[in-house]
Amino acid sequence: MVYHRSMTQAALPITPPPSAGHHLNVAQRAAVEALDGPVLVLAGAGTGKTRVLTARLAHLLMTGKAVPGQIMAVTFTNKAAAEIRERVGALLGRSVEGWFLGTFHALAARLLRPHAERVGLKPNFTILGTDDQLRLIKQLIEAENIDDKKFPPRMVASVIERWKDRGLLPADVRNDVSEMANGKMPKLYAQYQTRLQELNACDFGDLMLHQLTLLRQNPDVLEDFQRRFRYILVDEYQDTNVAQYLWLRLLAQTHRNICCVGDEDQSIYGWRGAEIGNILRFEEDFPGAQVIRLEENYRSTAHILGAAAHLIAQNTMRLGKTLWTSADPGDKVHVRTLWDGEEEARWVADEVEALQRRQVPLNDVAIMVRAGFQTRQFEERFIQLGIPYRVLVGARFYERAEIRDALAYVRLVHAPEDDLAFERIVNLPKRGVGPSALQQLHGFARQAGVSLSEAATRLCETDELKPKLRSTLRDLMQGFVRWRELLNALPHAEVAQIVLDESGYTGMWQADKSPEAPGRLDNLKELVGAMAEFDTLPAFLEHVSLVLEVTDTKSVEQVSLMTLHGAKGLEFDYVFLPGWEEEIFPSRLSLSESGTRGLEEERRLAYVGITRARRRAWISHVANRLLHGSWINPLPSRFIAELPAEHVEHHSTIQSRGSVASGGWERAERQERTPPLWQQLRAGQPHAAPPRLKPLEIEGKAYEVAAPRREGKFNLGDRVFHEKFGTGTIRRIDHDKLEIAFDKAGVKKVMEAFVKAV
DNA sequence: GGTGATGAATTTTTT
DNA sequence: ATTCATCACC
Repeated sequence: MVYHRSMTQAALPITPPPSAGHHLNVAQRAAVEALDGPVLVLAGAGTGKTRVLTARLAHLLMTGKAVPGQIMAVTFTNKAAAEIRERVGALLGRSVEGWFLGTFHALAARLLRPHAERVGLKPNFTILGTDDQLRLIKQLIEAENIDDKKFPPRMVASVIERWKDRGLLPADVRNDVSEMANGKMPKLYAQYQTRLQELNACDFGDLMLHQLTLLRQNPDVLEDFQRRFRYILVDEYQDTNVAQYLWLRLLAQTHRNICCVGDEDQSIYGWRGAEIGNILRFEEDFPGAQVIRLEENYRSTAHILGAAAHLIAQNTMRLGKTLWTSADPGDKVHVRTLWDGEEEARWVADEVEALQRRQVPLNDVAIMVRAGFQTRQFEERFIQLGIPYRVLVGARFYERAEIRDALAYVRLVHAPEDDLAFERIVNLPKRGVGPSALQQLHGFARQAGVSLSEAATRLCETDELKPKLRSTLRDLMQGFVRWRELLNALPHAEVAQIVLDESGYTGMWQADKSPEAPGRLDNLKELVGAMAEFDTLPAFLEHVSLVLEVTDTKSVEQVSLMTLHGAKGLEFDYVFLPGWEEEIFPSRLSLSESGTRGLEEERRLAYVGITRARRRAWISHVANRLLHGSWINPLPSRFIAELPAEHVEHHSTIQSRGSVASGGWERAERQERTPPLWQQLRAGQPHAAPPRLKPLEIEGKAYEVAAPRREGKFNLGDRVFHEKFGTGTIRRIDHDKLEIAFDKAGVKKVMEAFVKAV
């Protein structure tokens, strides 16, 4: 890399960056060298964002513009932070210490601890995971006598989370008179915050929220932070929420050296509070900002890029970039129409095998779906054919029950006053400490103003408890006392193992005969192993609350299956994008959102999907989809129609199904006076949401809302044959869609083209 | 207060 | 299909 030559410490070894082989282009160089003042780097997909980001940090350090302690670099995931750490280290030939590189949450926690008292917490506050959070909320809901069926904890939690995302404190939402939970949401929120404070705990959202409170109410701290962070770098800026944006703005006010890197076209987390407006408004928020566009793409072929660019150009909420490449045009994006999901899975698997025969490593192949449930049919097919695969983003390690349980034990050893941990494990394994016993403990604890542990210990010294319960609790509490002492004598990982064994928790899983049990025991081992890698127990606990443990990355050759969300930031030579059908992708829920916001986010998702592909992308949709147990005839996704003809190649396997055909799909198309909607869409004409004509039920008999406009080949009551469902009788006709009562398969909706008269 | 029938809803996920 | 809530009924 060019600027290595300007390095002053010539003695440092120069390690080439991972993607060495070309120099920084003009825009990249500008982004690296524009150190002062606000800078927005609009980094299109595959334009070398991480290269720029790391080069910029290295440049900052090498030019002596800042010492590590003056640099803040914020990311969203630990993975991104780790990659930056590693690559900057490689550029400099040494690892950087003492800078503020990490996720929003990790940095917020780190900067909050020393000042925790100012927001009503002790410096050793715990960071709650989702399950603790939900348990807490559930308790509050019950206490409020709100029907937790109508207002499940999950829903309440998400309302509170969205408020926190927007930087709103309970006082700010007091007057929120939405009908949610009988208007009790603001009250619940306030109570939740109070409980957290009592527990000396905070949730993820609080980390940002407390930062805002801290900085707003303590000018001395604000000034300290503002002065300290001479250079601020933000990754994935399009994903920031309002609270994060406000925090950054506060921090950047003195030096105004803030560089935000992002891509509005890849903003796909609006549903969890990300505010695309942040990136769109950057120039207003930071007057005099430089905007640098990275538009040269080094990842994909020209056809892939052309398809993606044309698609995303149809969004209105964007600043606009035009990706280009000097690479070969490559293959056009393939769009394929298939009969049903099964055939789609077969076809994908066949293509994968074809790639395999061409010596393509399976690690270079990925299948990206809109929603998790869509991976199943591909998994089934891969299993059948023995194609190795992995599903990215399963249940995350740290969220698994056994891990949370074990952590609760460890937390309770570490901090006896951790009531949430106490509740979780007091009857796990079953010890006969049921709800009534717990209630008794709660009552005493509240009255005496002590923790549940303390309450249990004290109650055991009285005759308040039933003898059996008393001896159980006494044993347990004495166990914790002993384990705590052990902590002084043994490494914490060993203590943890002892705790799990002696408490009977390990035994519980050993006795469990279910097929998952061995895996859970393995996970526990892994957890203890992970603990050993930390110097102190608190350090480990902070780690598990903020860092997800990704225990995969086996180097085995496998096809990757993932959701489009999970695919962001990844790239593969060959990418399959199945299930491009209306109501599935774009998803029904996003379509039901008012305005174009939801739809544009879906379109960005489509854009993300296509731009993951380096060499080739396949998009597919089916004519018949088994969704939630019934067959539907989805229309092709509108995004297919939005692809530019010159970069796309359409195929349909349907007409090739000779036996079905007898003219089949092809003839149905020819005969249509007006082409089917999906054909119109494909032609790129303006379109409205596809009208779905629903037959009216009048006195139990079906009538057409819109009279059949053409004489179809069939009439009501005709007997027909369908290759998949067998023979049946036509019950209803809606244009070219028939509802048929099959003799064996029940009532199904099918396309006219796929049945023939008996 | 339990039981069974009926109807409605079913994404995306890091910290 | 499956889950989950609601409602009528016992």
